[in-house]
Amino acid sequence: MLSERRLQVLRAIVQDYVGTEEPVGSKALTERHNLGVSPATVRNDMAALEDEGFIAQPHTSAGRIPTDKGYRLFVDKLAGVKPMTAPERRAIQNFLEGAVDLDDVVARTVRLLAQLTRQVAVVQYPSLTRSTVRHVELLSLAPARVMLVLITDTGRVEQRMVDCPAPFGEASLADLRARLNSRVAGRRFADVPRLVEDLPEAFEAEDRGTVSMVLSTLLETLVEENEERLMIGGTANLTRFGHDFPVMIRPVLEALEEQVVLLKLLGEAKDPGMTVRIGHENAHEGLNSTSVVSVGYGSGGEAVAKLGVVGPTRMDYPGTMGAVRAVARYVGQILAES
Amino acid sequence: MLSERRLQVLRAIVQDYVGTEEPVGSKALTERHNLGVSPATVRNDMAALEDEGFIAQPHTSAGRIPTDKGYRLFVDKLAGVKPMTAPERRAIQNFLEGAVDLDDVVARTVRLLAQLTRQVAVVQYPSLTRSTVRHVELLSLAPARVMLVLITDTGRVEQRMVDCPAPFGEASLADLRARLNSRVAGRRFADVPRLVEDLPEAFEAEDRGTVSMVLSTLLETLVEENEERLMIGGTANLTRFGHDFPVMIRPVLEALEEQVVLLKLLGEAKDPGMTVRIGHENAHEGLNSTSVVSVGYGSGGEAVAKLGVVGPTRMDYPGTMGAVRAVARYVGQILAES
DNA sequence: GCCTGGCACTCTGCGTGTCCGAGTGCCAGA
DNA sequence: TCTGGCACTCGGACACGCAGAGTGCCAGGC
Repeated sequence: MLSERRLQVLRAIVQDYVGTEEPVGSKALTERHNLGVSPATVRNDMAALEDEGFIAQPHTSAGRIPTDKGYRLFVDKLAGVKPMTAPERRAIQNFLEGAVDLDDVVARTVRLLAQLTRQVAVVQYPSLTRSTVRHVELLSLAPARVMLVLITDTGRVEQRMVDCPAPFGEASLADLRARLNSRVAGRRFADVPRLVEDLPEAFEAEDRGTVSMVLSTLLETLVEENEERLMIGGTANLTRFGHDFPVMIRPVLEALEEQVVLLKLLGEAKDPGMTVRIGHENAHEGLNSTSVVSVGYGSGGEAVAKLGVVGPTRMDYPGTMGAVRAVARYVGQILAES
Repeated sequence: MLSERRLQVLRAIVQDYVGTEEPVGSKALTERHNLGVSPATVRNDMAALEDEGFIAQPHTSAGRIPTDKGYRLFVDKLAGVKPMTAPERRAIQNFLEGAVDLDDVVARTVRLLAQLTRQVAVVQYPSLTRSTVRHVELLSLAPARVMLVLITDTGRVEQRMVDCPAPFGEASLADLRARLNSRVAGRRFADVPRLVEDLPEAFEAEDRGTVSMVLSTLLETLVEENEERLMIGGTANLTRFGHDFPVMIRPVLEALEEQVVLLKLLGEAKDPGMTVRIGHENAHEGLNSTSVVSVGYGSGGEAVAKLGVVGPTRMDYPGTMGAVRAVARYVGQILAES
């Protein structure tokens, strides 16, 4: 195992490199952090750290820079989460409280997160799966065409068209609407399939086909996680990526345009708490030189969606993690209130 | 006025510069385009063009590059719109026809436009103002809380909460829903205010307040152009901007994040046909080194929204204009069909 | 009057060579 | 185990020179 001092050296290297963006040498290290030892000693430690794969040098006779593995150790063992200051927290809260609807909450969250972390922010819309149904509405647009509108407790609205196998009268529609709502209003999505299972049996044979179709459309809507939307912002911060940035930035921009990739990215983080994926830990290779810090957020105690930031592996992890955590917390509060 | 040959020289300069991204000199010009005159003559013409402000040289003894004014002349007088080839048109049509709903149409359009032009694509959602109402639905969520859902002929759905001044019975709600739809279904948004004007009078005094409030919420929704959404894509194409690109790209990314800026950008183009705004012609200074090609599109003959692309002033105008026009046309068709 | 070829001039970009400094590895000694 | 010293390496900065591309201008020809 690495000695305490070597860990300190690693921490110092990460901190300096994040600050200066330049490979850090032994002399500079001893000057900026009082480690109590000489540069030569630090050099030995560095050699050990390099053997272990925590740091690397771009070329001989340059300083060292942390590897993905080095950042990983830093995040896991050496750095805490830097909490936001009280004024910052108040500012976050004020800013988010100004939101008028769900879209606005998400938009403001993205903006805020991008500004706080000076990185690219990604916020997933509150997911359907954990939410509860507020109301289901059925509209007859044509004799054999019904529009299904689902309203969730988070204020999200989803609509779907249903082409009925047979004409469906207004009376039957009203009946179905009433029965449906009495069963599912206020219930969790997960419980809905069970609750509506036997519903077609209550209708005349001629209407059952349509009822089943409406129900299956509803269930589809409920489980259709693919359709989850998200919002990103702060892409201008990519320009702070580094000097070799033209070549780095392109795959990142491309990845960010693929909602699928981003959803996967957030989805992969299984930990209900905060997750940090560093460099090559990201499955998508366009993001191999970026780190992703993500966390779940939700209106109750439970997470209904995720949010996070994407930035260069050389990022201020404690600060970023602090900001992400704080924003998630306050968004959760806002959602719970509304 | 400039002689015919000088215009030819300008055209040749624009074409070469767009192709090579490098300042173009007199000798190269005569070699690549058979102008029928010697480099020396071209030099004289170039000097004249420079006096008039159509071209400029980055530094002495470099070739010339077109100025914004030069591009303007090129677009107005020297270049046509390059039509898409038949296979390209078929591909566009096929791609757009796969769309399943309005969101998907817009998403596909953005993708397509970005790919065709290899630039940043911006597509505004079909605007409410020109559309017609398909259906208005009212849901009672609580005794004094009504949800208003507006469905347009373009498939767009808008919902609003209405807090009623007094409890509003289901019967009254159904009555209002029926009266409202019989009056406005299938009508243009612009006509709606006139059509519902006297509606409160048909109700009991105790309900009038609520009815008025529902109606005014509806009218608000109709006119609320601010809320117009848009979608952008192809930002990865910004990396093709040029060599000095790190400094150019940042303000562009920033501008693209501001929906307001983009809406203004599209809105400014008053011409119902295609509009090209070159470099400093764009009001927003972050976009001073970009050109914007935009055009209206719509389901009927009339434009309901705009779409366009943003790219470096050094862009292939004829090709870009052709692609933008073709995409707008086919999106219009798709919207008309659905 | 316009076009042309020629000439001198001016830049930029690139390749070479040199030098300096930061940083390293290693070793002997405390 | 830490430290100071020493030789070594390499990249970045700078100067220089050269080639190439481009220009402006001028005198001569059609």
